[in-house]
Amino acid sequence: MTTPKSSSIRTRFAPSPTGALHGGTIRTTVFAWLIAKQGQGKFLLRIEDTDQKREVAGAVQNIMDSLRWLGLGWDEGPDKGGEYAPYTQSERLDIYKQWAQKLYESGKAYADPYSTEELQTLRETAQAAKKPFLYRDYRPENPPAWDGSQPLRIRLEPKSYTWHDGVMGDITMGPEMIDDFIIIKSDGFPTYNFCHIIDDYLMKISHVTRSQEFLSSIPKFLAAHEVMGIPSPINLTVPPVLDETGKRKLSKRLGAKPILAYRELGYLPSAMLNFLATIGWNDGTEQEIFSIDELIEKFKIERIQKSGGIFDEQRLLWLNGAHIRRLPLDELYAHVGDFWPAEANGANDDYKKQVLSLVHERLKFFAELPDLTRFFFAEPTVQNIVENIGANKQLRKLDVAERDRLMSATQTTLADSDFSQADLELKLRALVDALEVKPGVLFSLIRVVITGSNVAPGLFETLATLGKETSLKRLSVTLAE
RNA sequence: GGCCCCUUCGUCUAGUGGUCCAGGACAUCAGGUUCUCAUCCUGAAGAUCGCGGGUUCGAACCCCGCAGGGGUCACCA
Repeated sequence: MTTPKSSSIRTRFAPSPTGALHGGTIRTTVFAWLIAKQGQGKFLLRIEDTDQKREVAGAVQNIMDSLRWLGLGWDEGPDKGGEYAPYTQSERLDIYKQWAQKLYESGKAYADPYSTEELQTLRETAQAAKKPFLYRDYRPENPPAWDGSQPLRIRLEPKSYTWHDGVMGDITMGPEMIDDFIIIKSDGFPTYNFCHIIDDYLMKISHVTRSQEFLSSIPKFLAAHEVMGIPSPINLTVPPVLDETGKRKLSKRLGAKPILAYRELGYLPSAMLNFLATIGWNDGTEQEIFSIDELIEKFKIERIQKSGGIFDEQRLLWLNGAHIRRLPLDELYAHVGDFWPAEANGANDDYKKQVLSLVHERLKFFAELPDLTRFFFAEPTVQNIVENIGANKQLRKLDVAERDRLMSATQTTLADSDFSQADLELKLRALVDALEVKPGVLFSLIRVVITGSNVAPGLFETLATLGKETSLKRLSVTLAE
């Protein structure tokens, strides 16, 4: 037994440009990408744009942007070419035509004389009788010459097929699954069913990952390979990704977010990848958090689940927080990019980094950053302070005199501080004792006054970061009642 | 309706005949650390392993049947 050369592994993502990519589609792609990376093979991007009616402007761009964001780079594709270029099907029409012509001339394909309406009637009749519709039951005995205005169908032998699916295992389907499908439409364009077979063959694809809705089409593909005299790649049927209800496949129509929406919210690609890869796959250990390299190293086709899994935003959120916490500060800072509040414009990098370090472990996604850090860049409003005092159980009980006493004592004390974290802590803890208040009261009061919020990073870090001048200025605020 | 796939805590899952009256993680709840939040730690609750038969000394794991869910039966992919 010879081990296949690792370089013979070639997988592909072959989307049709009909809209924005969402999690369901990408998960199948993640698996394909991992298989290629792990086997040191190649990952291809091929655009399947043979249905001009459904094409959506900008979809190709969205597809590429989505893949790039996630780091799912491709070795060959429409934008970068490759040995088997072109990688856009609409630019390969001649190839499909040649194959179709050859099949037609050898009698393996024939022109379909029925009108759309006639077919529709036949289909409805079958459906009314609760029977599957099979075109071959109505196959014309003497099909007309193919002049290009009729659809061209491939003639398939109805028989039973048994094959091994890398995920689903051994599958057998009967002759009722085999039917003469259209390979060239009456508009002259080839169908997916036809050209993906040709392209996968010509582009030497070794493993085809497909989502579950294609499973019952595989016998037809197998039969077509036979008729065309070419070998079939390894089929991997990946289980569906379900929406929150757990009843339906994730789909754009039913509200699935485009994957790039998560970039807009400030999710990390590594967390998204971790999340997607672990819907329907795990490595058999109790590990939950995987880096990209770990995914590549540990992924195993045999451990892909057969059952569908829900796209659980809750888990994604947790995973994202976990990935953020694992990131060194400098890397996190680079990822955060423009998610800072507008008030941070003009602030220097060192200051922003310091602020970031204070919210590092409480950040779940970057879109939270403005609310978490705004007060580091802008003075809180008096209204904010007053409202938050009112919302704080301990502080709203304080009468104005007591509040003033605590505030002025704080100002006096901090005027003497060098504003190092250690000194701030030392002085403020001493002040708590001197004033005979609970730390929770004094610290909460200071927090609200300098941040305008009841929720903020640790008080000493916050004060040290804001610095002496800013802090003292904020502490001198007059709170109108 | 035919065919195919699926079915373990709410969710993602571990589990391939005994170590499982089922383990982990998310979410939930409680407690601890603590100046708030978050992190972190501890704990609780949560699954008669879809149901019914069978095989076996013994079944979540094997066999049969059933039910439920999903997919498919396009000149869409």
